[in-house]
Amino acid sequence: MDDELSRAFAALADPIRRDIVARLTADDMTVTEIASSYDVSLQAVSKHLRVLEAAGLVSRRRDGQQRWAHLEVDVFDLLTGWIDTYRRRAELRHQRLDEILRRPT
Amino acid sequence: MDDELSRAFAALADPIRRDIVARLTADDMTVTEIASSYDVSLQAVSKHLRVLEAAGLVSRRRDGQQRWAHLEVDVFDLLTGWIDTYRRRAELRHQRLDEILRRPT
DNA sequence: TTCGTACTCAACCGCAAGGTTGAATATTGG
DNA sequence: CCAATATTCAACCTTGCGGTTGAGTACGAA
Repeated sequence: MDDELSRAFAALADPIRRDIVARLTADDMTVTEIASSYDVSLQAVSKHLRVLEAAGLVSRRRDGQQRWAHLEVDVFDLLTGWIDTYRRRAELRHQRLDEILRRPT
Repeated sequence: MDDELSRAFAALADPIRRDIVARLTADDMTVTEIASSYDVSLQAVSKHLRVLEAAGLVSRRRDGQQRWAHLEVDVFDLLTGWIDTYRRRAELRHQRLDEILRRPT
């Protein structure tokens, strides 16, 4: 768990963090606002936000006492990029396999 | 870490498991074959394969002494499905925001 | 049946993750 | 300045993960 890709996948492996990401698609939110949705402490949510920030999924901005969390969608491209690369390779392999099987002997 | 989505994200958070998935796009492989690529014990690789199987990313078939691992690409759709849903929402939000900002006052 | 090969099971270890509570640190309002 | 609000820091606990080693199982070859 060192590279950006690992951090991104790991960040989204937690249901609460995925839900936070989902909510942030609607609007930027403060820590307290986010925490009101879950049955965990404010500090736990604060930790989740740090994990999301370290993964590049969230950026944060201070405004007075409040810290607004903002979704950064670029990391989504990193994830889908990795997935699509290997999905494509798997599909190519199957195409080649079909070719061989259909080749008249 | 209970649902399929969490298991899939968590499975891909580990670099060795991602590399195993990458190799399986080329061909089905046995445990020993896979283990030869990494500096960990055969048992550790066996565990990684169980995690990948539990996540639905890999299926396994016994053939004599050997157990072949086979990549299952459907889980990729589950992942990209989730990601694309929320990327789309985030983009829609930005479109609406742009509309408002461009609206003459 | 016996031996080697391929793999899994089981017990253990170190460490990090996700949670808690309590104290500390801004920042704003009165 | 003082008090309340918003958030983080720090210490701690429990659980799960990724790794190990050693023993057990299952199959094939001779």
